[in-house]
Amino acid sequence: MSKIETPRPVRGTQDIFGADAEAFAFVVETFERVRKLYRFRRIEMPVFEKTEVFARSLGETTDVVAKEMYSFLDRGDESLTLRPEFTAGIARAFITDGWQQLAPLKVATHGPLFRYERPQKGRYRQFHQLDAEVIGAGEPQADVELLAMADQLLKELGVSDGVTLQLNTLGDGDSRDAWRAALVEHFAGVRGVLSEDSQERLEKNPLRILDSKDARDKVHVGTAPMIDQFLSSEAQDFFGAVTSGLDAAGVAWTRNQALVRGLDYYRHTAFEFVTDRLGAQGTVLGGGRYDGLIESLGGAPTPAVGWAAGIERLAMLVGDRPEALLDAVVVVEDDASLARAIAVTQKLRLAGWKAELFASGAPRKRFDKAKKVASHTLVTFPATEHGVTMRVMGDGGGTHTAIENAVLFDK
RNA sequence: GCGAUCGUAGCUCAGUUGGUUAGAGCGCCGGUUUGUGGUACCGGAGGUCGCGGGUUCAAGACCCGUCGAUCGCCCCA
Repeated sequence: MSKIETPRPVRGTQDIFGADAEAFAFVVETFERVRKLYRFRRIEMPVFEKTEVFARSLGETTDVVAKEMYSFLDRGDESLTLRPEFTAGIARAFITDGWQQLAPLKVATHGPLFRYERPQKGRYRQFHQLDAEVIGAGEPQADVELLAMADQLLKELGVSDGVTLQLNTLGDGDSRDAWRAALVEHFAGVRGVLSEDSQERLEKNPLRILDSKDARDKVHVGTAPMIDQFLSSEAQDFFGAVTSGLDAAGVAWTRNQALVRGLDYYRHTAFEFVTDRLGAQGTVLGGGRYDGLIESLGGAPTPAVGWAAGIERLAMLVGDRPEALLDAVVVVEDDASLARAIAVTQKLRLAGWKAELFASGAPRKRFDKAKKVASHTLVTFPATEHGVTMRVMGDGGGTHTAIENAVLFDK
């Protein structure tokens, strides 16, 4: 017989189990609870879309589109792509499903996303995000509410210590274009002394030079023109309304004039919740306003704001979460008691208690195995001079008493 | 795409300047223990040391290649 080669997992995918899986679930459950407090309505979205949905909305020259998409031809020779982010698909649905009539619409979802990247700490090829969007709302109040929800989420996850909200504005389209031109002029003047990466960025994405980590660039970032010089008065008013709204809501923030977003569709508000506890991947939640996106997909001009948060990154900040303490462990050491044990276990579960039955493997080992499981009570069927009886051991607490009454006295 | 570090049992790891038959804990299997609990006891199975080549009397250890993982750059959640 030839040896069977076990297929290896795909690079950048993860099999999540135990404490990690509990932390992951805690993040999702907390998000589901908090989004309801703000009446963000749950949506379910397809995991793949026609490639143009992403190619057109993210910007052809962005890394995500240029080299990170999982695209393939289906049997009808149509180019499809596993979603690298949520926003573009939601914008498409807003147009194709007639959600305009529901505007302003607050929606939330979560699930897997796919990017062909080199995996490292807090970064995977299949990763998972929480996502929240407000579509059809042009007022700064929408930005404020969205950020307030993000802030509350992080607090309820218990990870807000050491996480700061960095806030910037990219202005409206005209402001952004003027700023961009000024930046190109500024950096082109010192082109020769910039890092190789930044010389490239000068062509592709000059805004990105602002948050370069290279010392050669940082010197010239300090003297670069800032967005504030180019903001129209409307854009200034808008940003002012966002910041004063955040202050009113009690959401702490700091201005980061170098904060830009990687994707083309962002306008006005841009923000990131950042931590220094995750190595190179400091951004835990990021987003901003994308007023031009829906129009670029062929819809009516529609203002919108949104954010996404990495579930894995949040789960790492949350840390280990213990698996739930059981209410009862039922152990059968003599198979003659098996039917009785099944009945008792099922009765406990139907009554809403978390219970596990140990009735397999070597009978003599079962008790020790069952003992090791964290539980309020342990139910056994020892043989006595009165025949086989049922015994409930426990921690003496309320659950113990209640289970004892239910199981022994049928109360 | 680029760089650094690391690959020893199912898992976490030890293994000295290269030197007999490669170890531990946990887990698994068998036996003892019939226990009002969160490490009881004894025994056993399980490894072509990631893979391929090279150096050497001798390689888990050194060299080259390759695959994989981790962390970083780019980019991003």
